[in-house]
Amino acid sequence: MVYDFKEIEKKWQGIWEKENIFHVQPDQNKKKYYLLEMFPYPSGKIHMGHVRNYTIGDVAARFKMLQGYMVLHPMGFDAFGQPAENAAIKNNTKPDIWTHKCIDWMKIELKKMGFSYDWQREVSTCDASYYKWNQWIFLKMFEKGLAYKKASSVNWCPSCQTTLANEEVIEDGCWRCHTKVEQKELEQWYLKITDYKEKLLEDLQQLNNWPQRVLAMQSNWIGKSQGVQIYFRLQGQDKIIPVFTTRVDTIFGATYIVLAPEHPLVKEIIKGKPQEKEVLNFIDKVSRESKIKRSSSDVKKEGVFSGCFAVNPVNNEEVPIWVADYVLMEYGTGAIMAVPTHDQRDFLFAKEHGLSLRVVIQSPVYPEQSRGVATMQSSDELKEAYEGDGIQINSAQFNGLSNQEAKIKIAEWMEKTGIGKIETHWRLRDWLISRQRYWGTPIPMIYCKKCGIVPVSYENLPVELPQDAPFTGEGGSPLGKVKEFVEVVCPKCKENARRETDTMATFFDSSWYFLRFCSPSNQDSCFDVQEAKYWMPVDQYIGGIEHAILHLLYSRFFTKFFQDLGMINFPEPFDRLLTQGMVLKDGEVMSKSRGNIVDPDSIIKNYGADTLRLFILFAAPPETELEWDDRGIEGAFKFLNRVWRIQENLKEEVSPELIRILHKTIKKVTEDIQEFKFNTAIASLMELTNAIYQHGATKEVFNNLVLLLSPIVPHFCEELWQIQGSKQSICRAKWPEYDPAVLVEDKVVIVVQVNGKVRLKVEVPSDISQDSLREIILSDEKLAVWIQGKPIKNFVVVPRKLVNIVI
RNA sequence: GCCGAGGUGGUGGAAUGGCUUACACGUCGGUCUCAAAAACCGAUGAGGGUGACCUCAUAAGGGUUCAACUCCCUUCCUCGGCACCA
Repeated sequence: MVYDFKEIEKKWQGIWEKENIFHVQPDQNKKKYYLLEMFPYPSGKIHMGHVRNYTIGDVAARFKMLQGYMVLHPMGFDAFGQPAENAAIKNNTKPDIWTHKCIDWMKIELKKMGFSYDWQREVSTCDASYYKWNQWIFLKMFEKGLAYKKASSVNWCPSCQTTLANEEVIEDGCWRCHTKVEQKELEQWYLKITDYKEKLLEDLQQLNNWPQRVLAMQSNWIGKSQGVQIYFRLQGQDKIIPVFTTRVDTIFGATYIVLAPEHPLVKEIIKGKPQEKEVLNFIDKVSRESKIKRSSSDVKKEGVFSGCFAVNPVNNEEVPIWVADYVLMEYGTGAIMAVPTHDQRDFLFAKEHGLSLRVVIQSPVYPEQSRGVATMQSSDELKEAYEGDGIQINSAQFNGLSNQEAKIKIAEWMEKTGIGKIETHWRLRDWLISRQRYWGTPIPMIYCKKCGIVPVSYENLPVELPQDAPFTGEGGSPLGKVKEFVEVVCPKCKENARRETDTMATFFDSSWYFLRFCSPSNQDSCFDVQEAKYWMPVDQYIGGIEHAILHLLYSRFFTKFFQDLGMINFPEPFDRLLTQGMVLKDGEVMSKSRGNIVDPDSIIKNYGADTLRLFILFAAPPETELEWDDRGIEGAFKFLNRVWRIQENLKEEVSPELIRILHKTIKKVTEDIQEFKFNTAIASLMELTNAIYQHGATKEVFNNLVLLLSPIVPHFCEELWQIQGSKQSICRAKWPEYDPAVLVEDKVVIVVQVNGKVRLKVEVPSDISQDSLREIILSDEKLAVWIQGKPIKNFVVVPRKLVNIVI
């Protein structure tokens, strides 16, 4: 006999919805818990990734609910974006209609999983009531100088026909379609995220409950590097060539400098020199090489002498200027000082072209300990550059200092004497948010011939998307073709003007939705300050690792901006972060192109949502990858049926042993769910079930098992809860507590080791004294074989656990 | 190259200084049945022994410790981020 999951799941989903059981309002007398899962793009169907993400969150939310917290657990849709436009063209419909249909389908699927969302708080970013506030935030940023328009070379995806942010370019390709990204000269809107770079980096330190790898990725992305800009003078001329270095301690070993082929000074300084032609040929050659080829590290560095010299400002030495492909215009100043003794790239280049070397840092260790890197006085002995720490030599007044110390001293000295400047370089660039698409938030700006760029006034928001834009899929933004949208009067001079036709990147929408959930239908502000004060920050955020940089960085930026506006009083939006692993099939990520997708819907049909939830939590810990296994589903289903059958054989009396196991299970499950160790929580519930089969259970024990299982398989447990006579939803029950007194056992098994090897197990009273324990053990006949009368050197006792006899 | 995560049975995975392999899958055996399925009970790291048992095993090697999957050092491998970043 199999329990009727179809009926049961339908029934309870109906009751939850009818009784509005997951709706919450702030209650100052109760502790709050804001649990958020990354909201989905409404593709219309949920996939296993969603199932995993949302099941993890749902268990945590239901658990906290049973513990008596006010749990905010909202859901919404990240509904703007390109797929809707593509679908509109393909199916001859409108993005608006198509998206809303997808949202409806998706909601049905989410509800079938039994997730405990407060659907009254649902938001969709494509609704004007939401994106109005995108526009409001944008105008605020414009007001504060954080939104600006600038012409520059931007990343352009020729397939998507739109610009991309730096964060959206992955290995030279578009993050969405992988098409090779081109560079295009365009005037675009940017957000000055770089104004927050220090805080964005620094505050990573307070995110103690974020995974290390996410912190590392964010830190890498922001990319702070501290160093000194040093001014080399061009020999015989008034020109200055600034170079950037993080190793200013090696400045006395700089024996040449190198300019990137694209460096604007190159063509200037070679004019009339005998080397001019050769250098121009070289520049031309490099320019035709692809960026990828040029940046691959195994390609030999190439370069030519420019015929010019520069003066090293620390010792007035003349050094030759080279032009080489291993220096990039995009980083630093596009020029470097080369120190072949202490930089491997410079070393290889210098050896290749016969340039001179000078050691300025001496390894402090003995040669045999330094893995073949000799303590070097002479540069001739060097087989490779020494990039480690050591003592300064050949460095004038800095000789004898450790290089770390010298780094600071030299930098300070340079700044004082004006030959250099302490500088910090950042990898992070401003965020390009203009997109040449229709299905996004219109950027609320107006171009007037007279007044220039004029913001739409706040009271005229939202600037709504016109319903009937033409979709051809080519040639610029569809909004540009809608006359009624484009033509507008200038808010300042009332003359004819044009609207901005670009829309915002969708990452803008998702950078603050967690705040909107606090007061989703607020009409006066993007969020109610008091409500946000109660609910925020998000206590637990759950989502995919693919958002480790983009979404999380942008959200942190927005939060800091709102803090500066005085609307909130915390710097970080997400207290704890969990990045769940991917769902694999046959060792590969489930994807349409691989054709290895398992549709959650078919599993729900055949086994029910509870079985799917149980399997996906049991198969692996949340952070690791999960290998899909049809047999595992079968096993999860078997377990539920096994629990179901317990109710047929309930007893009046129960053994003390089972009571002890029950309390142990309560302890373990409570601790494990707290730490998101669902797989071991389920394992211990299985052990309890096995014990019930052995000992038999009373109604009370069974009810506890059901309660402990209820966050994981809620429909199943609601039904059993009701069958056992409860009148209220199990969601309104109280999470069980264990009694520490029950856990105390009067007898314990002590493992006895001889020289660290297990030789014996003895059962003794748990409060036995060490002396009598020793007596019992040493009088054991079996143990005598191992001790063989040898003298006992040590007798280690771990109370209630283990004894180790050292002979 | 730098940074981060990891490497445990046939498989997914437990154990974060104290009995390695919890729980589950798979496999094998038993009960029930005319039979099968389901269900229930049991066995299951490798090697050796008739047997009680013994030896070995947590990527490899070394160290610390009475005791190491766990801590330290060296090396290898897998995954992820950044990168001719000066």
